[in-house]
Parts: sequence; C-alpha cells; structure tokens
Amino acid sequence: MTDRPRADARRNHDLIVSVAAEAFAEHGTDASLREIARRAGLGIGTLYRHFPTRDALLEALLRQNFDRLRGLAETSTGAPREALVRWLGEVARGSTTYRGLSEQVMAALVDESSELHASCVAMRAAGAVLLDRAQRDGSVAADVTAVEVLSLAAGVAWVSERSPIEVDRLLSLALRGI
Amino acid sequence: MTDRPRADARRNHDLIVSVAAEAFAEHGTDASLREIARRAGLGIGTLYRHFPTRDALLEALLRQNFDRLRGLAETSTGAPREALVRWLGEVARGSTTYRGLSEQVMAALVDESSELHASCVAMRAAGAVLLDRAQRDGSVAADVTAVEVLSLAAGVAWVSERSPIEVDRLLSLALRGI
DNA sequence: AAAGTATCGGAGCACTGCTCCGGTTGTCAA
DNA sequence: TTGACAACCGGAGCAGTGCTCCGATACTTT
Repeated sequence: MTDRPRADARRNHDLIVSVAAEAFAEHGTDASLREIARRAGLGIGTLYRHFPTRDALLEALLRQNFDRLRGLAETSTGAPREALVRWLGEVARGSTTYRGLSEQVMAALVDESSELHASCVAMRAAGAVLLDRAQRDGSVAADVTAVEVLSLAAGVAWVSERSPIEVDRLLSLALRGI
Repeated sequence: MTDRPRADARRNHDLIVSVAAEAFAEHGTDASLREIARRAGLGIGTLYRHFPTRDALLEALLRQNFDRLRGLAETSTGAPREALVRWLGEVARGSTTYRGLSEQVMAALVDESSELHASCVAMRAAGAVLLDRAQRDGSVAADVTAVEVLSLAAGVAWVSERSPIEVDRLLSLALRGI
C-alpha cells in the first residue's frame, strides 16, 4: 500500500474541483452539490467523500487565490498607504469571483472552525504587515487593526455584490478616513 | 359585502405576524415558514395566502421600524454631521434585529421589485435630506450620495452580524472620511 | 490471476419553498 | 333565525435541497 490515493480517486477529485468552479461561477457559492456531482458524472456519495463539507470544496478553489494575495502583500513595494489600499482592493475583488463568496471569506476571517480559516490566517498576517508599515509611516491611523480593515474589505465586497456601486468607489469611501 | 377582511382572517394575519417575529428573532430571516405556520396552529396554505412571499411577511414586520427611522430623520436637530452619523447608526442597528436582515435591507435599497422597496424609498429620501444638510454645512464631503452612505450602513450591519466588532466602531471607521 | 480493500454510486431520510383544491365557516340578506 | 355563498382554511403533493449509509464495483499489489 502506498500513501498515494488511487488513480480514479485523484481523477475524480480534480474533476469535481473543476466542475465546482463552473457551477459556483454560474449559481454562486450555494450551487447544488448534487448538480455538481451529476455534471461530473459521479454519484453524490463520491462528492461528499472527497469534500465532506461545502467549505472543503470552496477551500480547494480558494487556496490558490489566498496564496496569491499573501504573496502580493509580501512583495509589495511603494508608498505604504497606497500599497495597503491596493491590496485591500485585490482582496475585495477576489471575494466577488463567486456570488456569495464574501460571506464565506468573512466567516473564514473570524470563525476558527471554518475550513477556510487556516488558509485565511496566513493572508491576514501578510495584510497585517502591510498595515503596520503604513501605520509606522503615519499614513494610516494607528488605532485600526488588521481584522477591522479586512472586515471592511469583505463588507465592501458584499455591498458591491448586490449594488451597482463599484468596489473601488466603496473602498475609497470606507478607507478615506483611516 | 364590506371591504373589511373576515374576522378569522384578520386574527390569523396578526397571529402569523407575531409568531414570525419570534421565529425570525430565533432563527434569522430564513426561518422555516412551515414551522411558523405550525407554531401558529395554522396550515401552510393559510400563511402563503396572507403573505405570498417571505418579503411580504418581513415587510409587515419592518414597516413600523422604517417609519420610525423616517420620522427620526425628519425631526432630527443639532449638528448636521453628528445627526447624520447618529441616524445611520440607528439604521445599521435596526438592520441587525434579525440575523440576515441586512441582506434584505440592502436588496430593498436597490432592487425595485422587492416588496420592501416601497417602504425603503421613503426612508432613503429622509436620509437624503439629512445628508444634504450636512453637505451644505460642509461637514460631509459633497461627492457622496445617499445610496452610497446607506449602502455603507447596510454593509456595516452585515459585517457586525458575523464579527465581534461592534456597529458603532465599524461605522465610525467607515464614515470617518466622508 | 486472484484477493482484498479503497473507492464508488444512489436509494433514502428529513427538511425546504410553494401550489392547488376540496372542505369549512364567518357574514350578510331574507 | 336561517340559509346561501363567498371568503377562508388546511394539508397533501411536487420538486428541490443537504447529507448518510452500505452493497456493488474496480483498482492495485502480491
């Protein structure tokens, strides 16, 4: 027995992820899991074994983006305030790739039992560094925390999901005073 | 035939509203309608005849508060900026009385087909007056619209629903710069 | 090639929103 | 008071959901 999963299992895993990406893009994060399984030509049981919860499936889709955002924060250069604002815009925009995603991201930010939480913590830490730099610089108010600023970004994403106002406009309003 | 509804219809209408208030407080705005009917000792058909949609039921519960907020805006006195901020806080807090309510309020703000929209328009107009006064005063930036500022309030309500950060704190952050 | 186990698939449960229509009952006129 | 009739009630039923459980399948390794 090797520790590698069986070939068919791996194939199905990847298949589910790619079908789920389509389905979430089409119907939002509460797309029917049964429908995803059907579209992948698999049984519902198979989907649930690979991804016991909806969060686990989302996590597989989002980890890549979370990592990208973390990298972006770490390699960011230039004026500290602008770098922070730009990065938060990226976070907010990333939270609108699927309708309903901001909900999940907000949950991951706060709820430790969320499957996305782990992926999110690293990103939050990277953001905190960006924030800290801007605060030392004096270009961002010293009394603001990383969680607060990320919450604002998630809130902005949420609002812009269901309103014609654009992410950048809302973010610039919300961050104007910090 | 009078135009008044039958006595039993009126009784059931009021009963449903009061049971729904409990249920929404307990389980959020997506509480089971069947369960509400059951708790009221009525059939599900009866509930749906009185309130064809969930929004219609919510509307019955929220109109009172919408009217109160409108009144508050109209009779408000004192420093224009503080009056606006205080009022928006009231709006945000009102949007957290049931879990998931901010979602509905945000929809009502934008979506004209929402059953809550009508009740919401009057409130928005009242808020616009408050905003306008603060802008003439110079204490609030001139480029901000009423919808934007109400969207921010709804977003704040949404965030504070699922985070330990409090409404007042978030609102003061979001409005600091306007 | 055969054994054995990881993997699969879907029937089934409890729930949801919502519709439809036969039976009941309040109400107004006679 | 009594009848007639429309307004009203109630729940069976449909199509969908998330999730579990276990007999059948098929991949791997010996």
